[in-house]
Amino acid sequence: MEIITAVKGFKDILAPETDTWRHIETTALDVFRTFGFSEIRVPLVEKTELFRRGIGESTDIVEKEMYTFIDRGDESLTLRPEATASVIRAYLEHGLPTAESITKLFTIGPMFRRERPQKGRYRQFHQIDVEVLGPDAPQIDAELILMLMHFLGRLGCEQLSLQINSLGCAQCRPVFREAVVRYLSAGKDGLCPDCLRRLDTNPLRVFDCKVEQCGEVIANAPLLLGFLCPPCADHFTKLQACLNLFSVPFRVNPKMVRGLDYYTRTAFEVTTQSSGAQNAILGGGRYDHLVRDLGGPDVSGIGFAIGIERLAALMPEGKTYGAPGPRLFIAALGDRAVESGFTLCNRLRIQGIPVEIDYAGRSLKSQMKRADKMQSSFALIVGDREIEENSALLRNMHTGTQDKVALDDVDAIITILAR
RNA sequence: GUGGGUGUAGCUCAACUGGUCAGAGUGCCGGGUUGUGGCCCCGGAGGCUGUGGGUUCAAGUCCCAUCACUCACCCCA
Repeated sequence: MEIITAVKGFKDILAPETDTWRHIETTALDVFRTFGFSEIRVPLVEKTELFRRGIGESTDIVEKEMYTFIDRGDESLTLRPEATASVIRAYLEHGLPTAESITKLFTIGPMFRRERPQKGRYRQFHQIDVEVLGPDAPQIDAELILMLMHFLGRLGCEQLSLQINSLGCAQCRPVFREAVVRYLSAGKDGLCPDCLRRLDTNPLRVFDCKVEQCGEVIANAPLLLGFLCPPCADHFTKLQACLNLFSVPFRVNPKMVRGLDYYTRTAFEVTTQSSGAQNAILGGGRYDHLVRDLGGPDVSGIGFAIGIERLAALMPEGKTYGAPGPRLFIAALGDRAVESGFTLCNRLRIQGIPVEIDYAGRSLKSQMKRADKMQSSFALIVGDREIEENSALLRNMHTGTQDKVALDDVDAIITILAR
């Protein structure tokens, strides 16, 4: 009979990778708490309408990447392709806008997009999502970025590049957009087919086209920074000043445009050289109208999402985050020894000591091999001889020395193990 | 959705132009004098060479199809 395999683009994560993930998550929890964030857990499934309104009807995500299904024959539900919309939905549903003036939330979990899988890109992938709802002071943007760079530093990730840009607001962006369309339409002949399409759908995206020819056309295109209205320009300047205050290295990339429609003003991205084509490990930005568009009050928000798969791939080589081997391995010879080994083993575990034992009745030699392979600190050898006198041999696996101990004197054993 | 690459033991990979080619390393299990790990030595289990067709006297090796995995485009974390 054939085994059933996992669905395309859906991955199992086993140790030692799970250990790395756990380390990433606990570090995030620690850092984010320090910066005043609390965790929120939101459902994996939402009404489809939430994402249509939140992410934007014309985005690729909504157009062709969502896992959408009809529940009970009438309601359209969707596996979340991102977390921001869900977090804001919860924020509104629980009355948080009026309960507090600023809300700082993070959530960690799987997202689902039905794209063709490739390196660093899966149909179920995982994100650490962080959102600040309420005020729109540039200091908020700055400390959010400061926090995430600090987080990445804590993990020991190197060779990362932070890029920031301002996408303007409802006042200044349309003017810029028009200028870009005008400029690109004039230089149409030099654009690739994809960009010609973008010209209609999302002209700003022409900026990050990888085709060389398009790059030449874009080289002299008008830049958004030149079109920023005074409030937006001021916001962006202050953000940079704050980042400089903490010596956060960043590069202003006026050609960086984020994929999602809802971003306004600050947008940022952290990329890496390694990791293949999917080099963005994190992206985020401010959104001035998303909360309102989802039926809430007119408050601003800013957030970012880190791709855990992509981040995990950048973790320092050679470091392991798994549990060390057991403190003790019990090598039991014979039925009676196995019986008392079972008792002792689980007594010690309940005392909080990691202990392993082999019930298979193998030779002492193979049990010792196993103890060694598991990197156990000690081995306890119990055979008929020892059982007769209620004793056991406690062997230090590093030094090779061993002492006779009383088999039922759990305290004495613990004392030696603790050394 | 489009294009490229790859499919041989649990894992990493061999097998020249089709002809003992079904292998190695590693891992797993066991053994190397009585009940003692790491190094070393020996042995064992484990694969209808992804699947289905075709060409041929003969196919892991060539052709077609299919599935899976993978990389890239689109897009994005």
